[in-house]
Amino acid sequence: MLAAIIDSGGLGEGAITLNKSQPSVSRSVAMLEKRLGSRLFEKGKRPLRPTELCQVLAEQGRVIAAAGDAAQAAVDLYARGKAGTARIAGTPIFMDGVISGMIASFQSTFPGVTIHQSYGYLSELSEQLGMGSIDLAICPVRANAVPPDLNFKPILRGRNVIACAPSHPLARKSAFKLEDIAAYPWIAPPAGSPLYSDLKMALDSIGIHDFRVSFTGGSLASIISVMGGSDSLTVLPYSVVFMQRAARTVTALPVKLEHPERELGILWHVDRPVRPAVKRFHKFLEAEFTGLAHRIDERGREEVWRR
Amino acid sequence: MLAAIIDSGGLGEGAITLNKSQPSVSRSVAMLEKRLGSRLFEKGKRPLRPTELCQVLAEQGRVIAAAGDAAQAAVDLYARGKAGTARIAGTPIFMDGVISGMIASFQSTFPGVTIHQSYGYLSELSEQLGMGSIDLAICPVRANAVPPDLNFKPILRGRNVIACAPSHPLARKSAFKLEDIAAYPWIAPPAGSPLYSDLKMALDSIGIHDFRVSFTGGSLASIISVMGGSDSLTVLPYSVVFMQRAARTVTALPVKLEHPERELGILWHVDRPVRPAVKRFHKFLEAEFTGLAHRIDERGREEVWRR
DNA sequence: CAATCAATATACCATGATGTTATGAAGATT
DNA sequence: AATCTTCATAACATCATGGTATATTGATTG
Repeated sequence: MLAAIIDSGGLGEGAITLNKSQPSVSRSVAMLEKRLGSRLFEKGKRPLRPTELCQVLAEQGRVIAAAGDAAQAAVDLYARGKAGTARIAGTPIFMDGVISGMIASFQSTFPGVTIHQSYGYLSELSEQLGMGSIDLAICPVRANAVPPDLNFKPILRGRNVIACAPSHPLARKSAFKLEDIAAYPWIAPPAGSPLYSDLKMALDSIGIHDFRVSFTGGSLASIISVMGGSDSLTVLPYSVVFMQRAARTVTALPVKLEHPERELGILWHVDRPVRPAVKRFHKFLEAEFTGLAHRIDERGREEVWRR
Repeated sequence: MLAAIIDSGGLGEGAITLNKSQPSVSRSVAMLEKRLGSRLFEKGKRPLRPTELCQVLAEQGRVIAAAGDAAQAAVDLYARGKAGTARIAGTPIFMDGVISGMIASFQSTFPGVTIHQSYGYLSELSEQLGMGSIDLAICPVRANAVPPDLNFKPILRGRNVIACAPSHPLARKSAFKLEDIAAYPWIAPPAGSPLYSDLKMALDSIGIHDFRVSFTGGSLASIISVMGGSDSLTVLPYSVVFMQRAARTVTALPVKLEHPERELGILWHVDRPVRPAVKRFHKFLEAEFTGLAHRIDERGREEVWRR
């Protein structure tokens, strides 16, 4: 109040800038003067001149007002999801191959939001969502296997492909027989991962029951690196291969695999309040994925799925 | 409150450090949560864990609390007279020769107090006290000439002496006749100053009616400087000469002059509130002057006043 | 210098934030 | 499961703060 009065040059003017009535401000000042035992404005001066003490207090008042404004601004940013934190976790290959790119693009539009990323499979993710240590999980889930305390929003059909380096002999042939595939070594995902069972199922579906695993346990970056330096094959979600297309590090063989019954989706806890930043990120992810699904469908028809 | 709760690790503990009851703090938090539309503490956690938003707001709260503490500290300092401003004015020779030294010693004990010094004679001082543009005036005043709206506190008898440089011929003689004095040129204070009439009266009292003025209009520093380089004489308050004793730039001739009817004193306005810093400075001045008066009396008996 | 104007102070009432004590509810712990 | 600690709620009191209406008082002007 003191700062407002001083800056606007009068008690009445000050009251206006404070959105208060003139008597209210007058009385507040009078009460403070009584409490301090010193005048805050010179006695008997009509354009109300501030005392020395008043100036000092006004200075602190300005600091307080600025902090109040900053707090208000922080609340606004937070409420509109433009500041805050979103903690997201998911299966490693997906996080590295798909989500991380989306996070980058999200952060270019919402630089105030901090993203905490971590990795895990369904059981850990479910537990962490329950404990509240993460906000969202991205994970392939069978529709009937969604834990009861979690919401599930599918975002992508779970289609896997056989992946290899663009330099792989099979990738350069326009046509090949399924038996040719059996000759090459395989990169297997970590044993616990859903992709590992996918791999077995997929190979079963094309009649390959016996295969040699040359490398296992690596993250996406390792897998791509190993593939690039060898003739190894692996099974990856098509979306992951698709996202790598610009880097030309991975390609998909035109082999139709049997698909798992799972869908990739976003999981979150049923009755845990959703922070605005999380909501914002969630919506962003969904939008990105519908866009991605379209582009995959368009391109997929041309390039893959032929046998 | 948020900062207190976070820092002391719990709502109850926070309430204690805030000197409030636990329910009061609890409800305040709840009201703020409702107003913000977001939680400030995690739901269902008993050692009450702060939300992200809460941390941000607590940060601003700490700023506000610090500013509040600073304001309180400023008020305390001000009320105890250890911070603030005192505006003092007085006759030039006195301000330069006596008061300025006291100001220096005052400021070494009260470095937070700002002293504004200015110069003037009784009429201006009286007016400025009336307008409130100065707080204290130091000036020789005749007891019956104190303006009615001013208080007057005498601090020193107005004794004048004939002053000269220590190297002056008369200062080196153990005895001399009054006629010898007439031979030397005089430094006269500014024509408007009380000292000027003192000069005439003093010389009249020892039978010198005709004297040559060699220099006039200067401040104390000029007068001392001119005296040092010449055989000029002047009339100065003995207190001024006394304060210069350490510098050995001025000495007093052992001539008994007739003294003006005025007393040096402190003037202040009757019904203007006295700021604590002014009060403090005022008391300090009075104490200094009683000390000075004693020392002058002791020494004066030995050195001067012999005829 | 009186009349007038603008600025501030006061009177009076309403409201709501904030304080208290007593007590209930719910995580945390053993 | 029992108990303890911690927090939330209930019920009430108080006072700062807000408003409108009006009085008071420096400032201004003819």
